[in-house]
This record gives sequence, C-alpha cells and structure tokens, in this order.
Amino acid sequence: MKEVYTTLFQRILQGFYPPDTWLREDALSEEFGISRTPIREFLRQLERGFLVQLIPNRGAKVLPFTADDVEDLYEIRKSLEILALKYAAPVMGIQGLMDLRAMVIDCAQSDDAARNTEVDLNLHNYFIEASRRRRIILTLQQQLVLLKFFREMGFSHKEERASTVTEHLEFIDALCVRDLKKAIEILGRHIDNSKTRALSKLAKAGFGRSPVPVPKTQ
Amino acid sequence: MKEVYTTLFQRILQGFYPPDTWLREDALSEEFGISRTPIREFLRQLERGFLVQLIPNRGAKVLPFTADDVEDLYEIRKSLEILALKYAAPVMGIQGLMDLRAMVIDCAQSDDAARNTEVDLNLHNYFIEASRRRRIILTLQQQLVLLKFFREMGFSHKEERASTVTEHLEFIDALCVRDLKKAIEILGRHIDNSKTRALSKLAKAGFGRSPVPVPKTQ
DNA sequence: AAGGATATTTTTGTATACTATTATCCGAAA
DNA sequence: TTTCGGATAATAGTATACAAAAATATCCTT
Repeated sequence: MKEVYTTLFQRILQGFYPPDTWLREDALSEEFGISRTPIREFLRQLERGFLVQLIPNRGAKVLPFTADDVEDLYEIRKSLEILALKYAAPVMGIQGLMDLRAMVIDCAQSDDAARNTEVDLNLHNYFIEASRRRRIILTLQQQLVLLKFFREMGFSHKEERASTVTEHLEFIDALCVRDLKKAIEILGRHIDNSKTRALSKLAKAGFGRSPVPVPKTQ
Repeated sequence: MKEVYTTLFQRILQGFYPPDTWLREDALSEEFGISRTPIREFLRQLERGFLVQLIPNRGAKVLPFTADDVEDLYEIRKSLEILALKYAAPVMGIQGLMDLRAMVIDCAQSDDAARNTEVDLNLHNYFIEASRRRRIILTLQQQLVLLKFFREMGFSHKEERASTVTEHLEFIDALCVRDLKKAIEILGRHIDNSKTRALSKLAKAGFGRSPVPVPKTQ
C-alpha cells in the first residue's frame, strides 16, 4: 500500500506526471485498486513535500520539480544545519567527538559507497540531534527525507569519498577546539560541495530539462 | 468546520491538552458533531506543524509547545529569510524599493497596531517573493503560519512600532545601495528584536510554564 | 502464583455510499 | 453574436460501515 505513495512520488520526480497535471482521486484509486481514502492521504503527503498543490474542491495539481528545487533543498539544509550547530557545538562532549572521528577514519579505509553514505548521515545526525532543538530537528528532517534521493549520488567516485572524509575530519577538529566559526565555515563548504556534485550529476543525467509529457492523464 | 481545527490548535497552544495527551478520533468526532474523516485530516494538519505526533495504528499524541518552539520558529525564520534575501537583493528594482519605503513611512504616521503589523508582513513578503525560490518561499510560509499568532504581539507599544520603522528604513536603504552584507545584518537584528519582544511578553503571560492539566482525556 | 496463549476490547485504517461544490455545457434573451 | 442563467456533469468533501491491528484482559497450564 505504501508503495503506491512511492510510485506517485517517483512519477512526479521523473516527470511522468508533468507540471500542472491533475491527479484525480478517482482515477488513481481505480488504477491502484485501492479506495479513495488512502489516495487522499497520499496526496496530502505529497503536498507536504511541495510536490503537488492541493486546491480545495478541485484536487491535486502537480508542481514542477527541477534542479532549482534540489538547490533549494541543499541551501535550506545548509542554513538549518548551521543553525543546529550553533546550539550543538557548545554542548558536544569530547568523547562523542572522538567516537565520531573514529567512525570517519574507519570508513576512510572502506571503499564501500553505502558505508560512506551511512557515516555521512550519522555524523550530520549526531550534531543535529545534539542541538536538542526539537523544532529545528523536525524541520530539517523534512528536507532530509527528500534529499535522501540525491545525497548518495555524491559518493560514487573514489575522490568524492576521499574529500568528504577530509572535510569531516577538519569539521570534527574544529569542534574539538571549540572553534565554532571555523566549524560553520567548513560545514557550509561541505554542503556546498555536495550540492555541486549532485547538481552536476543530475545535469548529466538530463534532469531539469522539461520532461517528455508521457501520459497526459489530464 | 474549519473552526474545529482552530479549536484543536488553540487547545494545544494553551495547554488545554497537555503534552502526551492522546487525541482520539472517536471522542473528538463525537464532541464536535462531525465524522471521523475530517477529524483525521485535522490531526494530519496538526502533525504538519509539529503540534502532535502521529503514531501508526495508535493515533495522535500531543507534543509539548513551549517558549523553545517560539524561539526555534524565529531562528528558522531568520535563517530562511536571510537565505531568500541573498537571492532577492540583486534582482530587486529601485522602483519597488521606493514603494516599500513610501509604505513604511506612511505607516509611521499611523498609530494603528494592525496597520503596522500589515506593513511588516508586506515588507517581508515582498523580498521573500522576489527571491523567486519556490521551495524556500513555501518552507518559510510554513513557519510564518505558526508565527502569525506571536508576531502581532510585537507592535502593541508605541516604542516598538517606532523602532521597527527605523529598522525597516535602514534595511531598505541598505538594499538601495546594494549592500547585501549590511542588509543581512540589519534583517538578522530586526528578527532577533521581534523574537526577544515576543518571548518576554509570553514569559509575562506565563507561557512556557507547564500548563495545568485541565481535561486529562487520556 | 507466574507465565503464556487466547479471547476481547479499543482504536486506527480502509471501503463505499452519499452530499456539496465547482466547472462546463447549452439555450434563451438582449 | 454575445452574454447571462440554469441544468448537468465531474470532482472533492463527509458520513458510515466494516476490516485490521494493537493493547488489554482472561483463562488455562505449569
């Protein structure tokens, strides 16, 4: 059942539903063989991610999703992670930082892209959680859910993994000596680099060009 | 019907539903005399504002809403408005800036709190929209919906209105001479001041102290 | 008496039927 | 021909009934 949501999600991102397409509850419920009730819920979830616009008594209209959206996601993430870091940095214990460094160094040996992605997630989640700002954490999580689909792209090449490790270590070192300003600067650069990598790979894959209007259920 | 949502919203903010209270669809639908279906929708909407946590097959649990939440809302707003401003500043025309200044000066005469609130909203919305970053705009809007209830508190005193006007004019002037760095600095201070005013007034009103558990529907 | 399997209850999740709202189409009048 | 108004159709919103899952209570076994 949940896979219906995933399908809708991917169809929008892949341009199967072009912008301004109307998603009709009736048609979708028939296509997927479930009732309108769960379809309605999925449409609201899509609205939360700004993938569709819900218009009262009219339905759900597909919004464009372009490279600009990906850039926004990264920029919002950068702003909010820096905000979280301001709260987290003063209260992060030296032991936790040592553990983080050990984890980063450990994964530096491995050439596994999945492992590197995981360590990246862990490191960022660590200080985000350490901020203890519930509302900042939740708002960030909203962005990260969408970013998940682009984030792993940045670890496919060996050099990318290597430079990520370097940035992570510099970041942790700055936190160890309580140099918040430097840590922020490194974090900002780090996320900028991720953004640049993701965008350039998306461009090569042809993302962002207006997608072929395949179905036109409208 | 929409007023049911507003009621639930206010009950959570006012502590009528203490944190960890379970909101039962059945009980609420009976109390308000409407079916479970719209109640469910309202609970999802509350989840979007992080006012309740939805747990699958269990229901909606009220989350705490304290002064920390208000602070987070202001800090998130600050970060995202600065982000929007970076995109907006270079493309804002001189004519639009003149119009903004005229509007600010005009309302400086008026002692109407509502008018001052409106002008504040207009000014901020103007450059937010000018950024043309759909995703940043929508994410900001999410915060502003909640902040609306605290924002007007900052215009009750005459001195508050006066200093706001001053800040707005300084801000516009910085934009006129394309001094982005200065504009960002002023905007940050401006929002910080709003935050401080809101928090101190909330503190005086006794907000944030753990509210008396009135109903205990749990 | 303790533990665990099972029945019962409570509550959310889903399907279906009905209502209300909005857009569209068509005809009549200006 | 254009425009206004009303009928009609399409679609989302709501109510209700039923299914499924989870928590709780009950009873049996050891």
